Amino acid sequence: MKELKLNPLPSACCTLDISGKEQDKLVKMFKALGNPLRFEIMKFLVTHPGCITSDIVDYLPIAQATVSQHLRVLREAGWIEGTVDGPATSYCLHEDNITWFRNQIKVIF
Amino acid sequence: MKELKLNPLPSACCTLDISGKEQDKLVKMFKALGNPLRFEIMKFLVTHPGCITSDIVDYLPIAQATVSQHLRVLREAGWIEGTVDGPATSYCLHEDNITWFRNQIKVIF
DNA sequence: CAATTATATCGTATATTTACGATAAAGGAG
DNA sequence: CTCCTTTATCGTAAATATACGATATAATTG
Repeated sequence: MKELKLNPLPSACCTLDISGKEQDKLVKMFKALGNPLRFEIMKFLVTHPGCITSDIVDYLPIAQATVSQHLRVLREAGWIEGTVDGPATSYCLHEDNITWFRNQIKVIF
Repeated sequence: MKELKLNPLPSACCTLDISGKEQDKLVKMFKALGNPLRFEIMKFLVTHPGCITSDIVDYLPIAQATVSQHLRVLREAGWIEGTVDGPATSYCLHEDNITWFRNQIKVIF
C-alpha cells in the first residue's frame, strides 16, 4: 500500500486541539475573565481566600448589586465557589476548575 | 532586628501575579477569545495558516462583514496578524503574542 | 419579636457587542 | 478603462452586558 504524502502543515505555535463541551467551557471561562473588574475580583481572592461579598464590595468602586452579579458570572464559569456562612457568603477560588483550566491551556497552547 | 512573622496565606492554586498594562493586555486577549466564533476562527487558522478572509467566510455561517469585524477584534487583541496580499488579506496566528500569552499563563496560573 | 447585617435578585437604564446589508476602496483580469 | 474579486468600513438593528437602586430573603443580635 502506497503511503499518501500529505502536505505537512508548518508547525503552528499552538494546537487549539479542543472541541465540544470542553471548548464551550473553556470559552466561557475566557469570557468571564475577559472583564477588568472580574479579573480584579479573582486577584483579590488569591490574597483574601474565604472573604465575603462585602469585603469585595469595600475593595471595588462599584455597587453591591454589581459585585454580586460579577460573582455570579465567575461562579457560573467555574472560577470561584461560594459557601453560605451564616448570613454571609464566603468565596474561594475553585481549585479543581482552575487546575482543569491550567491543564487545558498546557495542551492547546 | 526582630523579624515580623506575617500570617502566611494558605498557598493558593494560582498567583494571578500581574498588573498594569500587562494585565490589561491579558484581559483583552481573554475577552477576544471568550467568543465561540472567534475561538473557531483561531482554530481554523491553526490548520489553515495564511488563509484569506473569504476562506473563513466560507467556513463560518456568518456574513462577510461580521467575519471581518471578528478578525479585527482578534487582531487588536494580538492573537492574529493580517498581511495585505493583492486584493486579499492573509491571516496568521501572531506567534510572538501567543508566546507571550503562554508565558504569562505559566507565571500566573 | 424587632432591628441589624449580608447578600441575592428584580426591574431598569445605558453601553457594548454582535450581526447584517450596503457601500467604498484597492488590486488584478480582460 | 471596465469588470470582477476581495475586504474593510459605515450605518443600523437586535441582543447582551454592565451598572444601579430598590427590595426580598435569611441569619444573627438585642
